[in-house]
Amino acid sequence: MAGTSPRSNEVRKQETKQQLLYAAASVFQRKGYHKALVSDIVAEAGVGQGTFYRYFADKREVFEMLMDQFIGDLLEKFSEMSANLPMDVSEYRSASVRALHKVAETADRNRKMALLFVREAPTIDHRFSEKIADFYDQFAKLAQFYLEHAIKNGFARECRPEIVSQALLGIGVRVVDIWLNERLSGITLRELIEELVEFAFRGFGLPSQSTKKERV
Amino acid sequence: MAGTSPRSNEVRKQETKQQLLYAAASVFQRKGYHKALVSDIVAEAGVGQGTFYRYFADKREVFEMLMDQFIGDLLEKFSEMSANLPMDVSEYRSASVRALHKVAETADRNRKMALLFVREAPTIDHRFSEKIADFYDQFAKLAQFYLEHAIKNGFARECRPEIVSQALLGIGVRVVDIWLNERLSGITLRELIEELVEFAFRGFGLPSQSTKKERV
Amino acid sequence: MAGTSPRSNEVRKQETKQQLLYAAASVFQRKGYHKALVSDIVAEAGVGQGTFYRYFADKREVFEMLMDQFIGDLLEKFSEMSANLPMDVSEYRSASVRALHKVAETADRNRKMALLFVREAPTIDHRFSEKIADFYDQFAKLAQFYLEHAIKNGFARECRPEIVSQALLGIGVRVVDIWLNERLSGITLRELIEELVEFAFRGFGLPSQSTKKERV
Amino acid sequence: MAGTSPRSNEVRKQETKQQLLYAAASVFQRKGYHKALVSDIVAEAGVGQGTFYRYFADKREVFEMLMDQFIGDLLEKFSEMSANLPMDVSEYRSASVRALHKVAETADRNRKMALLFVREAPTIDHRFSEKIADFYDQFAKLAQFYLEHAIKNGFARECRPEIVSQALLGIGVRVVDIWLNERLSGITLRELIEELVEFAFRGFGLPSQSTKKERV
DNA sequence: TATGAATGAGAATTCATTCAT
DNA sequence: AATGAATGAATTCTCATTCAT
Repeated sequence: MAGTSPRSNEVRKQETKQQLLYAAASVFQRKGYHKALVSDIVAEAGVGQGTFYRYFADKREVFEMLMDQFIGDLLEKFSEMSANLPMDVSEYRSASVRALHKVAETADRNRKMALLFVREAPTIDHRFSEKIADFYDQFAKLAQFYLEHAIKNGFARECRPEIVSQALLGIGVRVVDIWLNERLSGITLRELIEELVEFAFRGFGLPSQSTKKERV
Repeated sequence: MAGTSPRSNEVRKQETKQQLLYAAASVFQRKGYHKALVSDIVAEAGVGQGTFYRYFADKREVFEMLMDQFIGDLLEKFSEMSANLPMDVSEYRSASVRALHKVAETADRNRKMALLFVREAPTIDHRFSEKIADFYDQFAKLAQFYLEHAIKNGFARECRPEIVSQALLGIGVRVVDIWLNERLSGITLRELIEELVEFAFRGFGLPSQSTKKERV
Repeated sequence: MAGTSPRSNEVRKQETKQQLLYAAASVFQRKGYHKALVSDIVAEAGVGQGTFYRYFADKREVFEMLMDQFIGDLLEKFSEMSANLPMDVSEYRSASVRALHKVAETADRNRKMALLFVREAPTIDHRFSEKIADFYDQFAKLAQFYLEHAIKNGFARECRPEIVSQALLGIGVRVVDIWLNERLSGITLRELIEELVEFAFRGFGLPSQSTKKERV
Repeated sequence: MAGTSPRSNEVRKQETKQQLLYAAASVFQRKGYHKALVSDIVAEAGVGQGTFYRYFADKREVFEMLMDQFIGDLLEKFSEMSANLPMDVSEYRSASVRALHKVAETADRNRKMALLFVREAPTIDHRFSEKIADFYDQFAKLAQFYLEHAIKNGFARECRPEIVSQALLGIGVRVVDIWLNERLSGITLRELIEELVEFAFRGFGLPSQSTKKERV
């Protein structure tokens, strides 16, 4: 009857879709993927049950959209780091500290979303576990790129960057995990990061003693 | 006097329960917790639907039993390590290598079970995610214990063991992950471990250069 | 603006619910509560299995709704009797006859429902047996109220109304029972009621003879 | 091996059957017929699941045996009353009081069994509801027999005994019901029975006033 | 286009009954 | 004869998806 302009119609559709995405994110965070019901999502979005299926094929698809969006945002945030590379050891070090702070802050800001994807995605199907693995790989690649740059410029010792970068990723993942789950009480984020960067540069061995088996 | 010999009955029961546990493990590995059906499990075990419920209250319970068993076995394997502690740096180093080999082998042997628990457990309910977190904590504690021993005996530099042990755990988890998922092609387990132990002892920084902290 | 007219939707819902209630009543009457299946009810209502659960939590709840409705209707029918109380003995007598007729007619019209509730309810759970007991109590209270009125106005002899009213209720229940089960052949309802009212007023003893109590 | 004599074998069988009957009675009383499980019964009897089926075809049969036994015992108790009939009004009255006491005591002693059968039997199947109806009829017949005797001998006024006896049965049933369910607080059994016998003989009407419609 | 009532396939669970020992 | 482990038919209940309005 009331002929709404085609433009505002398009706008409204996008709004509805956004509402559904927000609602889905909220429900997934609260109940987890497997226990989340389509009826929960539409209730939270304040739209009808059928409306959901105008925008998404099923629960899986809405989860995938959220995840793609989240991963895209995250990687974008870190891609800029490749732009200006550190020029000496101390720059390298402070860049590392900054990077970890950034990861922690980002994780903190998207706390529940991060946990959601890291936890739930691998249990949905193979496609999603691949996606998460790819996501980790991208970070590993980024770390490897930095490490190679450092070695080439003499800021880091000779090592196998494809392995050490995985170790660095492992440290990063673990830190985010304990940070998000608040399992390390009495330690500030600053302390945590300082200590970890120290560890990454020096290990825990004694600096004077050579520890390389072959050398001994 | 009357009835079946109680012994053979008890044996039969244990056999049936084992069949069900094996079948459940197999189905969980194949389909994941959420898609696994009780009917899949009984079909695989070759017993009737009702038999399942003589032994387990529901799918959740059989998963929990498998998980408890698995975690118990695993921790037992590593608890013996606390018995004879390394006496010098080289012993410490080779003990680390041996430990990682052991982890990798154990993980390899129980490949799918490990993946299953680490992946699925956190998505079932709070109880399970606590269980997994505790499991990680136990390993972190073990690492911390070793590290403290090393510091006290002068094999390792002064550091905050509660943080560094988490980093070591992160490295371990990551290694197991990529090893199980075969995402690091062209590298032998031996190489991987050697490189990681080297990294843990020395970091990736240049040995001659002192680190920021000490400069300040 | 958008969507189905809310009115017609509401109407449709009420219709579906009524269909289910009718079907449930019919199935309960035919098979009894314990043998009635939800699948019987939906089959009789001509709706899908899931539809049942949109309106009722389970079989128990639909039974309770039917019972509450029935008891409510019944008590309402008799509550009006309290309005104009009889002014003399003959009015009192004819009011009693009318009341019994009303009970019998109501029971007759709702024959199977009455039997259903009186029979099945006490065997479902404590809540239902309480409900039936309360229902009886309400009728006993009504009888007691009348009896006290009669005593106060000199239409009835001095007696303990809380006991005699229970006796009257017992007579009423028994009459309904045999009437519904057609166990008293060759007797009209009119005869039955006349005789019972006569009995209630006079007992079966000889009018001239005084009773034991008064002799002593 | 140990050749027990065939006699003691027979005895043991009877003992087992009795244990099962006792257990069944106990379980039925506690949970009601419909919620009672065969597994409850065998657990309470302390015998194996299969043993139940050596003695009874199913749950229904064990219930029927208990019920037949109970009704048989009960009717036997009252059948002796037919032997010496009262010779005058006062004997008749005291016999009535004694009879009601007997009913109340018997009901009290077999409290739960009585409730069980009266409640559950009508909801099992037609056969059982017939049985309960017959049981009531037998009591009605007994009452009618007494009443006819009283009329013939001039202890009671002319009336239709087949109707009045049903009223008396109704009073009896109601009394047992409220007595068993303790819904009449502050009244002793003696008072209750005195009042009811008084009511049965005199009704609640005024003795002087004639209440018979036809007479007015 | 949006709605939400209706659907029914599918999953969990129970428990009377059987039968090998 | 007694046992109790095993059975699976039968039932309840859930929830993603459809579709008439």
